[in-house]
Amino acid sequence: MTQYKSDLLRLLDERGYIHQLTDAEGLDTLASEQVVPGYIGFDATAPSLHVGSLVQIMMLRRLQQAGHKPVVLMGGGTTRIGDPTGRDESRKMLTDETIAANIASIRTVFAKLLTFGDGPTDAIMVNNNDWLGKLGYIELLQEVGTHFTVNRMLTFDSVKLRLDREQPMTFLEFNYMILQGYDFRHLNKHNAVRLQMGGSDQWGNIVNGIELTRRMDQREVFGLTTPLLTTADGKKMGKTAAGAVWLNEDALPAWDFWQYWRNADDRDVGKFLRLFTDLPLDEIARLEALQGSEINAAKVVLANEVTRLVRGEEAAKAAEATAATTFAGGGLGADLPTLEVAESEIGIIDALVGLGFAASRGEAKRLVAGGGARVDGEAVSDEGYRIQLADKEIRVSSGKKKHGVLRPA
RNA sequence: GGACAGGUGGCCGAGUGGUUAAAGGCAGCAGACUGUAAAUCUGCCCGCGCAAGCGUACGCUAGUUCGAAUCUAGCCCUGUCCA
Repeated sequence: MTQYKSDLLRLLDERGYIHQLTDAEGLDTLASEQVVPGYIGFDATAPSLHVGSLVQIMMLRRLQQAGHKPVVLMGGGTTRIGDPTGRDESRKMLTDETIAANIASIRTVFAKLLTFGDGPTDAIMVNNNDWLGKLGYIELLQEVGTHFTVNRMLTFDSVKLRLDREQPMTFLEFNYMILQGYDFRHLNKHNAVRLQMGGSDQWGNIVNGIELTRRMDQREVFGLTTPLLTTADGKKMGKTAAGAVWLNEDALPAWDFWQYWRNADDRDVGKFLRLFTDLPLDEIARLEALQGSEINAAKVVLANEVTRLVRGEEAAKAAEATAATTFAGGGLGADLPTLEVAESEIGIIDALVGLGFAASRGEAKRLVAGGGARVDGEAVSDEGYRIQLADKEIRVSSGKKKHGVLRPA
């Protein structure tokens, strides 16, 4: 690997954030000489970002750690269009109120990981609706449209994918890359932003912004992308059967968030520690080197650290404690899902559904029939089984990992 | 506007009148093995019901038929080519 002279690129490089750079030398020089404001764009399609966006958020954190200025761009305007990148289907339209509410909710996570303020290296959050919303159509076509050729736009992966798969792409979405390019140019002009970062799928969009800025203002700006993050078994980060691993507490309980990291694939532990925690590299190297079942200790550290950063110290401690009593001790942890039971007894099927371990009664029955249901550690094979509460808490499990508590009301 | 092709379960994809709640694959859940890992093997995988069974489902709506995902008509949507 190249020997970088700037703290920024050294930091990003050694922790595994760099996939592609538009001009490594130029950026390296710039970052070693001055504070570089850099931005990453985020969608506002949901009230919470998920783990898939955490690499980007952490990269902004690294930017700040290296003495530069993170700019969080919320795509309030572009969300109204829908990024076609990597998608077969057009997005549904969101109302302005929904988008505004989403942005407010997403902001809470950034507040935990970045230091916001007015200082030179304090983070700021901007919303591209502020400038894109004011842009007139003719004005846009005239100013920006002349710098894009359709010939070139058609060669972009985001467009080609749709065409190859014979999926529709609306004109609306086709314009996304233009607006995103315009964002970079705008941020450069008004906030002195010099760098855009993003996932590797954003390379085309980033390059567009760089070229647009050069053509319109003759200013040089830089782009950097992260590797596409997949888990070792080839899945996208942040997706589980139960749905996305959301960063916001109200979208996913801290316990489940902690469990996501605790259950990481062995092969991913080192990579995740580097990307998602602030632990020093030599410490990570030590943890990563653990063999066999000892690697579980590293996974606990990973889960603790990430949960602490994203959800706070308390949440991390509570989750770790719950894991210790639940898995090691066979007891009950405070974080486990709980079902209040008013009666003195409850059927196993109702208990499983009530705890959210089965989506329907039929599913719960199949679980019991398959031998996956346990009450206080004992397998229950009779779907008519009644659990007697008798004033104490009962532990109900689905499989080996999902545990819940029945509590007399 | 015209011609042609197409719209099937979370996804991909078979299925051209009954034996189809719909092959197969992926994803998922559970069991075994383990380390709350991976890989592998096994079972499950629309809803309600103990069950027989009932309900719902193959773009939408009407129809033909004892019977339709399968046939007919109209409509909606998509792609390709033509205007």
